[in-house]
Amino acid sequence: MGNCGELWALWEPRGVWDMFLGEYEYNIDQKGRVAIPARFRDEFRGGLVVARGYDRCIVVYPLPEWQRMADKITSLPLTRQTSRRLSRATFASAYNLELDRQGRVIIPASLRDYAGIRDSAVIVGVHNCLEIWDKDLWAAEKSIMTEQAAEIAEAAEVAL
Amino acid sequence: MGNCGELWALWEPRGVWDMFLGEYEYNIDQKGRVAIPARFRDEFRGGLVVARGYDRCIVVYPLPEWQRMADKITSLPLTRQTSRRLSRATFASAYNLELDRQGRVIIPASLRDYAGIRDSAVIVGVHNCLEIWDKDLWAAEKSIMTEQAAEIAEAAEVAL
DNA sequence: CGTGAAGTGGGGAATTGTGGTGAATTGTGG
DNA sequence: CCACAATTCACCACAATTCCCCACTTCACG
Repeated sequence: MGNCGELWALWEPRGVWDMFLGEYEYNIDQKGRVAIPARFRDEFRGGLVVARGYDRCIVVYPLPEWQRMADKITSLPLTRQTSRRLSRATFASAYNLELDRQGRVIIPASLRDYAGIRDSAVIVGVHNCLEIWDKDLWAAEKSIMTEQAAEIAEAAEVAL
Repeated sequence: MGNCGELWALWEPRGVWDMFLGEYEYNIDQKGRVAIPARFRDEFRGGLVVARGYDRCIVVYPLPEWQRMADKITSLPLTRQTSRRLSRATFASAYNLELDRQGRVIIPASLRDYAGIRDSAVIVGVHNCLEIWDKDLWAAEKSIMTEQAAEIAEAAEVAL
């Protein structure tokens, strides 16, 4: 999605307790429903937003987190075409959803298609949001990460 | 100490509570539980984070330590794919856990698989975190260290 | 030995994952 | 504008898993 400004800068650091962590596998039923990991459901009680991720996955934000991003994007100058395109790409692909009583959401078909998700998905915690991946695509992404994690970390000058 | 021998912790000076030192062997039961060495449990009361290590092991951090690393990573721009990958590799492999009343944690299956851990593990103190190794892999790693300690130190360009 | 702490295993209760059924809602054609 | 089919929604039910607590055994130390 090209270079879309300093969106990251507005994300306030999350505490360890409400950080999204881990990797969880779920089935998707014929209705397109997928369960959100039980330990995260409270964060999404008041609503959530799903949207296209920059990579081939679906991102899931709690409402407050999404609001912050939205505010940042709407504050960009609409005179620039890149701003307008970013705005479209962000909002047009996004859906405001709610958990059902079992803690599931219905993922819109367009997003499922984009992410290549059929009947089995992996939900991944990435600090301040969740990502939903097709099982195979996630395996591929993960193997890339495994190979390159050390180099990437070194390049980013971050030490674990 | 029975079959949970304390192998290397001979020189550990009392009163150095903020440093993890030593090498301890534990069994892992069918539920994937492993005991944290009793002397370190206080550091982990109130939570801990386990994650994939860069080598074939699991790393265990107290919350404050983990928070510091998370902050470094979230300060990177998510507009870059390498940053997103590092973020994923870090957070997706991590789990926020708590000790049960016996001082054990349940290691998620994905991490056990990654580290090749089945029914017996070695817990190693590495200054500001613990590492959990499969017994055999740890033996191999240790023999490498034993043989090449001098070269390794030199390659790391550290003067002791 | 007696006592306490640590390592290990197990069992019952609560939670979670998952599929389904009937009511409400939407869209479409007459 | 109405009727009817198709879809969506909200809730129910059950199997499987996970969680939490208790119990036993071994070892260290008086």
